[in-house]
Amino acid sequence: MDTLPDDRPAFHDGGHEHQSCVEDALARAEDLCRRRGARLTPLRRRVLELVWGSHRAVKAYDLLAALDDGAGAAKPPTVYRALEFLKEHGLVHRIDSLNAFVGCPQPGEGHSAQFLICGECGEVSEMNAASIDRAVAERAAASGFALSRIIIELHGRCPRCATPSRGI
Amino acid sequence: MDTLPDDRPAFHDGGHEHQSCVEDALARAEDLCRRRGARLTPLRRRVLELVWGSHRAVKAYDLLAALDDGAGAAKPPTVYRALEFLKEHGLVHRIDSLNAFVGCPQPGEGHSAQFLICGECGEVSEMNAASIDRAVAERAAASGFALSRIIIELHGRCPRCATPSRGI
DNA sequence: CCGCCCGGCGTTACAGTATAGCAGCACGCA
DNA sequence: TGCGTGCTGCTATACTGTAACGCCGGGCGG
Repeated sequence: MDTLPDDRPAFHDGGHEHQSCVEDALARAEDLCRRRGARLTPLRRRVLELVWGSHRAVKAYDLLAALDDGAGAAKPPTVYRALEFLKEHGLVHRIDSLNAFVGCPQPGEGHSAQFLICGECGEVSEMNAASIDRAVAERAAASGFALSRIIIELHGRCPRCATPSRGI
Repeated sequence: MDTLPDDRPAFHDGGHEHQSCVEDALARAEDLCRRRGARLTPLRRRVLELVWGSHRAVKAYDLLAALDDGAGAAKPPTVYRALEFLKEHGLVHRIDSLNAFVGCPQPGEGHSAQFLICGECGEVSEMNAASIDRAVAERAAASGFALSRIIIELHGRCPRCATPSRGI
């Protein structure tokens, strides 16, 4: 068994240039879909863009409301279908403990994913800790359990929210 | 850091004497509530018994239907309140990825819990692998993340379902 | 004993999450 | 041209969960 190094989860400071996060994510998505022959339609692209509107997990019905361009309100299946497509291609993840969705910063790779969810600011950060996956796979195998999907969602406070800010 | 041993998850064979699982669980619950001064009312006891009706995760609305004794149908808040009480006392766990509830075999201890969920037979088994918790806590700490709750839900096939039975 | 409080339960009503199933439309292709 | 396929839109409905109010019974101080 090779020992992959663990990735570092990236939390973002309040002042980071978020527009570039969005643009990069969309560019990665365009690229991945082109390579796979999948169709990143305007609707799907828009939903992905909305999911990337923040580093927090976004609820489907909030997307629905955001899609509503003033005229006809979008209907649930519209957004759920777009999310389904994005999930299938690893462009977004669903956070089960929040019933919400978050953009995947490294789409396309069969990566392990553990989510760090800040209960204060709501930011969700994806880790890729191979060491955790190994520990899990090892224990599952020891029980004779044939593992197919690993859900790890960690709630707590992100570094910025956990550290009392100067001034308090 | 002391190195706790990992527990073994217990899967049950089809023919096990389930009635004793239920009775044991209820006895543990009675005992725990007595020690804590918490009130295991008839309703709460009945909900716990229903949750323990199988080793699968049970949906709130299925409990609701099961509570319906023919006369007046039970209403959602009834069962959700009972589940809330049982969760608070660690007598049941909620499986977020299933929107369902499962009885806890070791209530009362601040244990780590990882759930092995069989997609075939539906059985849910709780592991208590301290090694996994340690790996998770370590990585969270390395990221400066203040961990408060660890959700680990593993989907796959239980040993019985993963092993092709004689006869096929 | 009486009155009060409080926890548990019941009810109504509603909010939030998700899917089934069918119709129309655009596009590529035989 | 005609057809199939994939995307989108719609209606309708199912499923999951909570807010808010009121009743009731039991404990407890007066």
